[in-house]
Amino acid sequence: MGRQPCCDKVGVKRGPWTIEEDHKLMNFILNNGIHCWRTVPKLSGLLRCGKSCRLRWINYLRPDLKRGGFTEMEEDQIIQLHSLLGNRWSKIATHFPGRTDNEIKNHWNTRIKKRLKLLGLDPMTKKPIEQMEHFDNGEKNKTYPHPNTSKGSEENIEIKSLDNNGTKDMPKTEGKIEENKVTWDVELHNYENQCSQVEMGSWISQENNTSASSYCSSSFSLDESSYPSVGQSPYFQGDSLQQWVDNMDSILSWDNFNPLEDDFLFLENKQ
DNA sequence: AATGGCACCAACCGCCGCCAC
DNA sequence: AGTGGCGGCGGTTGGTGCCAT
Repeated sequence: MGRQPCCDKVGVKRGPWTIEEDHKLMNFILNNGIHCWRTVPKLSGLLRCGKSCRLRWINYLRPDLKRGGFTEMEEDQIIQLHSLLGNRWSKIATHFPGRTDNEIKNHWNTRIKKRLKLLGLDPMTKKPIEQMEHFDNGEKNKTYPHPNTSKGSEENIEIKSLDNNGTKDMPKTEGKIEENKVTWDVELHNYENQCSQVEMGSWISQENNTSASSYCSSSFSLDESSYPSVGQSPYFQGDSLQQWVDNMDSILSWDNFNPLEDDFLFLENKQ
């Protein structure tokens, strides 16, 4: 028996979201929270499927999203995490509070891939492209230095299990993932150890400096002064990134929604 | 000014895993 | 144990804006 579609596609609106739809969705979640995505469009009066609402919320409307381009430091982190986790974008995104998996995936596909190619590295394996030729000739179990190891010895992370089929990034099934889990966990642990040596407070403040100017960069702009900055936001008042991550659930307390709502009202009046 | 190519990104599609029944 | 529904994920596509010609 085939799967039922996630929604009745007849009468379901598709394509870009309008500000009015955004407003409806935000108001609904603001007042009701998120219980069941399937019921959200019906109850909020949207002609969208639940999945579409979920995606719009996660990728665009969530109040904790960090807008703006990726810094070079973030790109480097993405590259390292990708070498450990492969195309598991949601896992990678958990290391970047305020960034979505979709955003990271898009950035990888449009920018980082090119950047690595320009550096003569294979985007999937992070190995020098010439080395890949040897690799394809049967040296599949050989270990290679991490692509960034030229910067310093402390970044020497062996990438053994990632490329067990040479060119594909990651095994697809959970079973295969389990086979490699131990090695990945070890390597992820190594990476996280390295990350923990970075002063996260300064990292956050650097992020704030580099991205604040383009806090909202998508189809419409919000006045950044009315949007809680990293420094002002209660989400960031803790001492550590981890504390911030732990507080993510408090986002649904909506303490910071009023300014955003004001922006929507402003935009509506402007139209 | 027109247009073709390219880059970027929001959104969709289809599959998978989990969970309730 | 089997089945169906739902949420989540990753791959892909289509629209839009920018830039060079």
